[in-house]
Amino acid sequence: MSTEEKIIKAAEEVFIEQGYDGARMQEIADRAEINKAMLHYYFRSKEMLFEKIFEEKVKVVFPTISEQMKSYEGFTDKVCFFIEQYYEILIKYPYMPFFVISTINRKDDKHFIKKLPFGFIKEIFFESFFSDLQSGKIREVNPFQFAVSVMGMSIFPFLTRPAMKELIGINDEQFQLLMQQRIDELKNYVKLILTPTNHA
Amino acid sequence: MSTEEKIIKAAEEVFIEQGYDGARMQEIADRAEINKAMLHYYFRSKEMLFEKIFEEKVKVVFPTISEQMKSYEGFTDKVCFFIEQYYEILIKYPYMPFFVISTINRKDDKHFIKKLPFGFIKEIFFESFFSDLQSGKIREVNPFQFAVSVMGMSIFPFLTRPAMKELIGINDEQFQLLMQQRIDELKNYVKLILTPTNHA
DNA sequence: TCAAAATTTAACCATTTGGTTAAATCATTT
DNA sequence: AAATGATTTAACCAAATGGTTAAATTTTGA
Repeated sequence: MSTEEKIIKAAEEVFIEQGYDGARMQEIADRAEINKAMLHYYFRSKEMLFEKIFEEKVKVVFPTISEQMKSYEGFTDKVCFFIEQYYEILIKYPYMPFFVISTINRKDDKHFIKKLPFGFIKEIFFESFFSDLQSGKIREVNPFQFAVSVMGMSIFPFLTRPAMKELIGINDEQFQLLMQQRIDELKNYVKLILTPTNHA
Repeated sequence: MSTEEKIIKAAEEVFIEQGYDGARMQEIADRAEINKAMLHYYFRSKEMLFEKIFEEKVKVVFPTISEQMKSYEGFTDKVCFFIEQYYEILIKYPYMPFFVISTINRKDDKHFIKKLPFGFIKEIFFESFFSDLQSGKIREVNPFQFAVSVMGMSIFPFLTRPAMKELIGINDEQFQLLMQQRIDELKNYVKLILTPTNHA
């Protein structure tokens, strides 16, 4: 493993665990088992190192989904597939939601927000929505509010993971299992919301 | 306004804006227009000052709901009422969700989690659930997953507020309006999920 | 009224922080 | 092998940080 890779791995860990303000350059150096000066040699400053990590992590997490999405025709199927695929990522990187949320909530630094690939959300949640609506395949909901809801239902438990672990007394393994079970539950909710009432 | 009140007000602002690690005692002192030594005179340390703020804020936000809740009989009505009431609070304190989430995600400090009044959630989401389920008034969903979903749908947009403001180009006022509209949308989702299918 | 207690101030302190520098070591090429 | 460039180290630095102290001022109560 090259020095640069060691730094990135250590920086990922520390930034994710401690947040930007909580992270210490010395700790990153220690975990990478290198001299602190090396951090600045490879990535001029703390800010630039963070930027690197953020960009990389976001790139990994977001756009992996939209590829196969296109093979699904109906809006409901698309959303269900999104949940399924997204949970695969979330279960693998359960700390990512908090990392992203706390970054975009950082004061005076709106430029991180602009790095989020939100095109893919539009793609998922607006593409086949209107055609399915017109053809009566789905119920008339507000597509924006619906999108926020699906993302909220999906992501929220990962933001409250420490609390859930503590309060209902579960470990990482059990949490993972709960989230696995959650997939079908959420897909069911989506179907119940979107399936039009039968006016027979 | 007493010195103590001035400190608390300033500390609230700074901790909420900057987070625990980002907050500076000097900035709190400046905003309160007092000497930095006063902070330590009134609240021995940064940690204890934070604790005070956290406790107070949590107390304000959480338990205000459950009072009137009891007057609602059915589970669906209870949940809808919860959403309505909770949004009143959220719209008033839109920064609270991130404040709480980032606190409970702080490493090595699980004791903040224990201060969250989670009894009231059980009260809301489990109380009339089973009786309504048995009498066939609601569909069979997993009550835990459902509770997490309702909270997720409700809270999530407030966690992504900076991103929403930036990405869809709205200001605080417009955000507030969107959230106001969201109430009915969410209540509708809840009804669609919980109302049993008519097997006539 | 006057002493004791509470409050406020300014100067100070030790430690930690992100960052720098210049020398040393290692690798590469000629 | 010598020179060149990349990498690594140790020592260092200025600024910022949370916290302290002792004196000064104000408030209180007997």
